[in-house]
Amino acid sequence: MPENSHGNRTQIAAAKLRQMIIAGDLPPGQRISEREISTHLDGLSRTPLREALKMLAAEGLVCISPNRGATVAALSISEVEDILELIVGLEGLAAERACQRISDAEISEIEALHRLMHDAFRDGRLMDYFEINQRIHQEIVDGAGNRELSRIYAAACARIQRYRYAGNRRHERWDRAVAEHDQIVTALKDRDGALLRELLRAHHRNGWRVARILVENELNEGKA
Amino acid sequence: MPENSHGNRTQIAAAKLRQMIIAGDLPPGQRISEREISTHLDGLSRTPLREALKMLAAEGLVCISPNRGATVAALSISEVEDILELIVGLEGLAAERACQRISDAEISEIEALHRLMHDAFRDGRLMDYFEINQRIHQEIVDGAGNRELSRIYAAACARIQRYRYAGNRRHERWDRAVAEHDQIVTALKDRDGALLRELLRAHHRNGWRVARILVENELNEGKA
DNA sequence: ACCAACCACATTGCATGCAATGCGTTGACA
DNA sequence: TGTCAACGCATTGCATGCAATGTGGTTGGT
Repeated sequence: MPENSHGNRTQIAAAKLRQMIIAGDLPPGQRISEREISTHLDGLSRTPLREALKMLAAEGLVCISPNRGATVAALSISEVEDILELIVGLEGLAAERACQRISDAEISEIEALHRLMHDAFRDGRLMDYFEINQRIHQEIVDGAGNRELSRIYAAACARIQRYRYAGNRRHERWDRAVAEHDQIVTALKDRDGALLRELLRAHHRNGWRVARILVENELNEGKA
Repeated sequence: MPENSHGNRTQIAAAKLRQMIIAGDLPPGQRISEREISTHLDGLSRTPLREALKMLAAEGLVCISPNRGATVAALSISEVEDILELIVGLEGLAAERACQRISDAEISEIEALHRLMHDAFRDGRLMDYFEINQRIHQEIVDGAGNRELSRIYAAACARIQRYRYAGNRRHERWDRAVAEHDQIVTALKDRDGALLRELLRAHHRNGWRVARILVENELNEGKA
């Protein structure tokens, strides 16, 4: 039983499309023609595909215009910044709860991820680094023990992931980000919620300062 | 052009179902049979209805089990509390931003709502009171000027609205809540973000302390 | 030469029909 | 009498066909 047979065709289609959008295979603004996409997804019919699109629209990943079809959600700089502000806020809330409630075992798991991230950094495996980095943040949020918070945080991250990582072929700021993560893990181990909160806020602010320029360039190229 | 022809039948069905769930016309755990519900919704076919259900599932308002159909999402006490904690957190984030960014005109609008709420209180119009109350909170959040925050806040409120207001036939705590709202509006006028945040937190905590008992009774009755 | 109305094509929106899955019931056997 | 298996019904899952809407191109007029 392949892992993908998890659930019905609607769920599979939604998962595949979600992944393609998050990874950037389908760029923002890209039209999603029902018939065209259906041929790329095992030739499944339009009905489950439409259901999947409606779900992704509710998640904010695609935009559906009545009688005009679906497109991959294209966010403006300020919309990305709004979502990023939300993410920082959610992480801040989670950080303080996490420092009170997280177990030593969970902290160990995060430390293990942290070491994996260091390895990926040392070996120059950029995509692995990004993925582990994201997982660390998610696990810190999960540490707050609030499933709804975790869900919303994950959904918000998915919406802007492409904007934060897409153009980052070069590892500008990479060493700096790793150093910040060292501090973050230390603050978590010390269970210093207020400090953790501020470190996370600064970490995201610094990261966006770099990514923003790439996104701006990309948007300008799109116009030109 | 009737106001309901806003959008296509999927959107209309979603809006109606959403309203029915939030208002409690469809109680938590209620099975939503596609064919049965379709007859209650102008006899529209199952296809747009299914699309609407998928959207509501993505919003967390309904729960879909593969091959077993949809039910109105039934939340446990702790799930309601998780969402409430999230709401309090989001309001707190919004409160500090709102105190920096909100315009005097928006404050005036909130004050006007506040007076309407007082009127509803004086005249004993409970449902009007609830609705205006909710709108005040939403407008405070909107005052932060972050659309994504506003959207997520609204969605979270929708998920637990029924649990907070459903059983409140009697107006326990009503006068107390109005007094708290007076303080809240004052803090907003003074643009005291930290105070506003704490007032909102206390307001929700006090409100839930009462509503929780009603929800617990309801859940126990359901078992018995 | 430019603009506007019209027509044909492509795409989405929706209804219906059939296949597949789950559930309740009945009947037989231990 | 209790339990398990097989059958039938009801419901969901999906594909397809038709109607409605939007789009682009062409033609006719000014």
